[in-house]
Amino acid sequence: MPRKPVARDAVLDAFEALLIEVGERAATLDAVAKRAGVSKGGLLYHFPNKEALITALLERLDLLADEDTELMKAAPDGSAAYFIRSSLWAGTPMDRAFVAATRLAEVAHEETRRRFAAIQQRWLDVLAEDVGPEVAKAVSYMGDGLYFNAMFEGGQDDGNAGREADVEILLGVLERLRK
Amino acid sequence: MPRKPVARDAVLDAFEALLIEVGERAATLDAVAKRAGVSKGGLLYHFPNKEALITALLERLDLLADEDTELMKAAPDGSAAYFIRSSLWAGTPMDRAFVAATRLAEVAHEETRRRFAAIQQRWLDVLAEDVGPEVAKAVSYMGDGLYFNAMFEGGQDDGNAGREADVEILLGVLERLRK
DNA sequence: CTTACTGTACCGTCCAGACGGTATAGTTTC
DNA sequence: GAAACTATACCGTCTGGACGGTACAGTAAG
Repeated sequence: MPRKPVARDAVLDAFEALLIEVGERAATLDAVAKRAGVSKGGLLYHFPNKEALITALLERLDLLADEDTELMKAAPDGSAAYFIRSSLWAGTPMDRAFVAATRLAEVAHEETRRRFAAIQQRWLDVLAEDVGPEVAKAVSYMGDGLYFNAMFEGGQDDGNAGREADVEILLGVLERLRK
Repeated sequence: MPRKPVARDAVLDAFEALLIEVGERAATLDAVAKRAGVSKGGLLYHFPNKEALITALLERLDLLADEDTELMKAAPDGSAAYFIRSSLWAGTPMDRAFVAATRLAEVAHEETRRRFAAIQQRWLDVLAEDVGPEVAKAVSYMGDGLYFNAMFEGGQDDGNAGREADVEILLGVLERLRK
């Protein structure tokens, strides 16, 4: 067998990282190739065009979201608490894929929007089983709010110090709503 | 004095509209000029470069945010209820400026991020006076979540039908937290 | 011999910004 | 009060650079 396509994942990771750190505008093919330590020709060997790069990222997101939903369902202290905690930027593969995709949605990318809506709905369904439909909505929006803020910080960890305390506060509020 | 600069406001409005509807990427100088019914030269007469356009938009946002904060403080059913209601996309000047600026933050625009942080903090302070610091955080994140979703819909009104019901649900949850 | 690349050269398009020109309203000078 | 001038408010065109994508020749590993 020939050698393995090591570049493919490197390119996808680089694309993700650039989307998070500098936004869609600056995530050019040249920049992605450079960051991945791959030639532009090599990049285009795996992804014939930019759309293919986006598609691959969205597929990665879907996969991670599915895994995350399973973890959420199985969370010992309830899916709502898990959801709030996991909405904090922790640099997990899921966080990265999510925020990176957010950047694409901002550029009015229809397919990306559809995927987000679908993922949100799945989460909402799981949350409703835990805390009922009303509180589920509240929790869902709080989670979106946390992501909204993570988006701004561009994947830096320093903004996180205060945010962790916020998560504890939100969990406290959730407890009050459970009763 | 010579004739009035009617084009200036038209250009800013057009820039805002394009940011909301098609994102930063497509809000080019040419597109803005065309939408504003102004020549590109005329646009650049008022705003020497794109950065100047952004600066003007952020100043507009600051102004509207100040006005909004005053309204929030004076709201009869409390600032928290006002905040949740006003976080729904209603196409107000404030909504438009906010979501438009959101698009810029996605492009990793530092100044925009700073402004957002400042506005958020002001809101949070007012909310805390109404419902205390913990619930204020929860309300603040819910509002961010609503904006996060409005951002995706790109300023279309049709996504709003379901959202209005969500606001009522969130207000209900808020009532439970007030007790 | 195939797969997985590197590297370079190139093309069409788009975009920010520069620039030269024009129309018009107010201001000064006689 | 009319001509001369000035400043403002634009218009239309051009250019240089970046970006997405193509093409293709070569190389190295399995």
